[in-house]
Amino acid sequence: MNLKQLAETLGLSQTTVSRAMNGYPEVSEATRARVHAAAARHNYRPNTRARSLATGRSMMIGHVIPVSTRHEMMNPIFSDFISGAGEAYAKAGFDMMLSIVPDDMEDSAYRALARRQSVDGIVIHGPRADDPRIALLKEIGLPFVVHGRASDAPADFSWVDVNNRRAFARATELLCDLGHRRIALINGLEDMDFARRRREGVEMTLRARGLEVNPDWMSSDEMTEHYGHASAARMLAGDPAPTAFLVSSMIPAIGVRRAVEDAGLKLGRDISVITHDDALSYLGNGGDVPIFTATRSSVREAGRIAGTLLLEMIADPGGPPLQTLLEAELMLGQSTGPVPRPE
Amino acid sequence: MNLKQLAETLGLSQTTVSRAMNGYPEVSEATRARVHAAAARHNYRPNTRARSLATGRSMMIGHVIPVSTRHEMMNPIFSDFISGAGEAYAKAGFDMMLSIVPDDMEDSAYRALARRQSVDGIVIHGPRADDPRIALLKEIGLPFVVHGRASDAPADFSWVDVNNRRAFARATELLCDLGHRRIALINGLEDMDFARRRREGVEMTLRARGLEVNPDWMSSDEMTEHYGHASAARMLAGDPAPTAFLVSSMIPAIGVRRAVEDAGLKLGRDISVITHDDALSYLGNGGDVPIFTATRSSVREAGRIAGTLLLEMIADPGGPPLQTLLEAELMLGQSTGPVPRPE
DNA sequence: AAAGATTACCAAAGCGCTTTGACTGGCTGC
DNA sequence: GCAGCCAGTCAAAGCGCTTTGGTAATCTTT
Repeated sequence: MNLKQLAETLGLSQTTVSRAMNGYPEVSEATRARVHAAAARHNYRPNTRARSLATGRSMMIGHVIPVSTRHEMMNPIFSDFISGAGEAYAKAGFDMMLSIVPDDMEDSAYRALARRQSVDGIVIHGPRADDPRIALLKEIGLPFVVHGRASDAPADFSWVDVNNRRAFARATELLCDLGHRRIALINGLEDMDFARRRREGVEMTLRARGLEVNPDWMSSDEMTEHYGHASAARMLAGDPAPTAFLVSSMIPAIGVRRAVEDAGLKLGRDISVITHDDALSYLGNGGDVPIFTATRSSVREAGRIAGTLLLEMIADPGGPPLQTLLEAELMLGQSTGPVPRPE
Repeated sequence: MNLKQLAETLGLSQTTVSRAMNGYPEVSEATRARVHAAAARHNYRPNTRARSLATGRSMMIGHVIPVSTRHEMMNPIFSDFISGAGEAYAKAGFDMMLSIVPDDMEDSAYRALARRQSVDGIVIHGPRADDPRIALLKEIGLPFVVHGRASDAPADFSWVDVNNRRAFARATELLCDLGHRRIALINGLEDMDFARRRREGVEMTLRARGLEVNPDWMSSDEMTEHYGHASAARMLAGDPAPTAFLVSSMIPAIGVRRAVEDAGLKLGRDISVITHDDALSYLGNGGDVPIFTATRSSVREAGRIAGTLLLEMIADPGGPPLQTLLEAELMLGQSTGPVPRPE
């Protein structure tokens, strides 16, 4: 059943039926009620393709997820982010399109997305510090918001990010206050913007406390459980070994925990760990006393905000860039304690 | 730049340009080359909306992810599955649309999806044993493939699934062979089809070995780390306590491991654990000797297959249902060993 | 050399919707 | 009692593409 048929059934014109469905005022309430009733009875829904061809708006948001051709790794925070953003879209009647783009052909992928006009706006995931996509999208002129920032990118743009530098500075301060002086950082890939900011937060604080930054204790890679385990194990085998770890995400933190236990040490007593916790639904680090002391910021909430900002930008195309900086909470858990043998 | 303008630029008709772009034979090679060159120069891409309105095919696959209104939990396997399916779609020029649907309004969501004709086919995630969505989709007549099965669903339909019963039967046999007689199952939600099959595999094997099924050792819930920890801790505190755990996924298995260590026991020596491993990219359970002994089946591969099957069904609408049953490998790791004090 | 077949192109219809501009009939105001 | 004004409706154009059903021009065939 399409609009034409529905109109015929009702003995009305397509115009009137369309206006009745879309809430225009120039249709009598009696007619509107009749139309709605008939639409419900015949289970009529306007064809999205036809509608968006006519209106010029696709009512769809694109999410472009870069996947490294080397690692084929999907960021586990992605599903929670999407679910937050999806909430915002659903409320506004928007759909969500997913593009998984190998990171060696992003340029053409974004251009194509814009040219084919399949989306009204896009969300950028996993920005690198010097991310070329931002300039590209500015040039293309498609509304976009970035989950994270790109410190070295030239232009002003819209983003939602956690205050990573501050969060990791605070975490480092806590460790210092507990007497730790040998502090390691198990970070994400260095070219990612969030990883760089976290390192800066750590290094800044260490220096402020008169501590040296030991390059052997700074590692950086794709955030897998295996990576967390391997680098913590390597560092713990060193002499001297760090007494505390800052970890960029729960997943590698779980690996760190395993390495600590493999070494016969106890978390929170012999070794302290602070991780960043994205509040993923399946990795709940809550309870009365969380397992890990953590800098915490809900990635689902970030998704919700990013979606909302993007919709605002689409509704008001002339507006300024919109930016939201989320502060992470520092939650005390079981994985931190005073340094065992203060020096 | 649209087709009309491109055609004018070239001094050709829209027809010819369209045919040239779409590889129809009735256009001379010289003209085709000219058209392609001009298209590249002007960065022309056909408007997807207009194209699909004209062809009647949306070139888009919908993924519908049910999210429980109570738990708001996103299944972490989802991102890897999507990435596999996305590969299949990309090769065929299809896009992917995501709908996150609260589980109390699925019916209308699927109907709307079909009515609005925004997708050519859909993938169903997280089927329950008696899942009403299958009958619904049969009725709607939209091609679909299910990730998993629905044992109690009436009709024949397309699916991709792991042989869960067999995998968990084999895992149980291994534990029995190692001398374990007190075996616990930490399962997913009981109404999920996969969870039911896994339980059946376990119970079947226990009975065949003359062992009783102890209801205190069968738990079932959303598969979070916290859940794994809590239920293992509870069971380990019992007397007698189980000597081995079968766990439905890596995430709760990590929680189980934590509970084992909290109890001062050692994995693989005091307590054996076998988990199901979906081969998620960030949870790699590989290496020379995997951490966990596991039934292993790549969910990304399942996604790839599901996507491919669905595309086949769309290309050949009259065809029979397509089904793929994947066998899980049983990989020996560090988390299993002979029962400590055989009875 | 006439007839048929083939090649290379084109005009126009149509996909299902929104939106513009026009048109009624009943109502107001003077 | 007539111009003017709404409120409510409609016909038709247009969104950008594909596809049907052509038509000329060229090439074969007999």
